[in-house]
Amino acid sequence: MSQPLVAILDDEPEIRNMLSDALGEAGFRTVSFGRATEFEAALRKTAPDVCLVDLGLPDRDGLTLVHRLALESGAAIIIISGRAQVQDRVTGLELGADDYIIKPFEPAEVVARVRARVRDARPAATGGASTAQFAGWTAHFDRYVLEDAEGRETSFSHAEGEVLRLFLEAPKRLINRTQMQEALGGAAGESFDRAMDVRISRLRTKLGEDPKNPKLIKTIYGAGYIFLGDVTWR
Amino acid sequence: MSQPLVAILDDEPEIRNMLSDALGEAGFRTVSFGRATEFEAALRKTAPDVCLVDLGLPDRDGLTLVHRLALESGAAIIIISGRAQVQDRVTGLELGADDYIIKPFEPAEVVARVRARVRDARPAATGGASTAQFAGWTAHFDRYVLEDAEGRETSFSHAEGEVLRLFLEAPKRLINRTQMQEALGGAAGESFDRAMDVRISRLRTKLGEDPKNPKLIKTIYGAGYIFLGDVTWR
DNA sequence: CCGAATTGTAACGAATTCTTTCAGCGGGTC
DNA sequence: GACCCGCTGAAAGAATTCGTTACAATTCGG
Repeated sequence: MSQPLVAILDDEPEIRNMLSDALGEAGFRTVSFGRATEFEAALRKTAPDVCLVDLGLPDRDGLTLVHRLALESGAAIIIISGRAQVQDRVTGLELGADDYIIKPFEPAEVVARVRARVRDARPAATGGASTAQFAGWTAHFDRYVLEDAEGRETSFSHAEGEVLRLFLEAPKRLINRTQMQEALGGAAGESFDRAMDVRISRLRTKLGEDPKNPKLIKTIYGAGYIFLGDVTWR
Repeated sequence: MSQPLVAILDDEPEIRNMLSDALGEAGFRTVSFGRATEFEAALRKTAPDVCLVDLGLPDRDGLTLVHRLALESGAAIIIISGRAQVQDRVTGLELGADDYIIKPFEPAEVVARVRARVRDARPAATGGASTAQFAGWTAHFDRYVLEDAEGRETSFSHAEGEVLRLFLEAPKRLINRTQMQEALGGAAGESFDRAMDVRISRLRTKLGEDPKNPKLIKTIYGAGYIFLGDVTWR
């Protein structure tokens, strides 16, 4: 994955530019939005690593937005706000924000805090392990073998392994399509990439999922996929 | 994994106690140290999830310590410091700290920030409550599953989930139409938005409501909707 | 009780996603 | 080299999801 992507949501253009410039110089890609609705629409297609959200937007309650983001996107969320009360900060953080920066702010600090978020988002808890257990299955990525609860082994292919690993590295988090395309070595996915769906479909079959009611790999219409099940890396 | 462990390093006993108390009430286990040397010795035995480190300790350069911690321990690191300059914060964060709190601080904010660190260290445990019980139903928002009194599961879609969550978050309170439109990510469409009604209708069906006499989702003509039923979030 | 405003819902259709089928590719075998 | 075979993506059609439309049902003021 190339440079981390930071999404900026603020209604004041100057602030958007200031942040965008500072982050750009620091080596981040950025996208900016002035309204929550645009922002959310874009979020369906893009998958930022960090979201900088200004509270007090004109067209929506910012905290509600933060809450939804926290639950539905895997991105780190940093609130930027003019409200300096402790209570504001606490509720913001409780609702799922990862950090809270008070206006007026120094761009340098914002950059540093964004870096801190990106840094610890990277090492997914899989410290070099090559075997994962979940829902009665054991996946051996070193041998390309999937073992069921009774110890019977099936082998899986490289493509299937990529998808499975992606899911197992981010369990219980929403993964949207672009995110997945990128991770799958996908050529900057044009929207007509059914390939990914097919991979997922085949993986589901291999995991014995009931198509009508999948328990492990769920589809969130218009948003992406989410892998349920507790994963333990060995 | 029981309660997360927070290690506190500060040379002032009152601060150690204040933090320890506040975090203890919030359900964390804590260990406190007054000197960096003790702290490091103890670190070999215990593996805290979060370290609260006061800069400006008598016996060692705090930033060096932070740097080593960041490299060697998997714990999240939060700096607490009286030095309020932007530059201090930036270097602290660059050196590997995950957050930087300025003295004097409110215990409540520290707790909230510790929670935020613990939360994203463990993607498995969704920070906020994600399961709600009401009228014999159990809604699992993390799995998009609705469970009836006999334990039978149906999955609900994203759109249905949004409506349901909205109701469950504000039970026994009137929710007017505009409020709902906004919360549902709806492009604040003008009055020709039957979409919302349809969503609610479909949700009612899924909840097995009697159209003539809904028990859970009531319509207040000309005002909005109200969700009856006692909700318990888990 | 009548009419207008408001709300419910069935039916349609657009967008999105799932799955089957088919063909190309590469590796291995004879 | 000819053949077989599993892997993978493309294409196509089926199936979902969900908003819109149209109309039925309900409520309220008079």
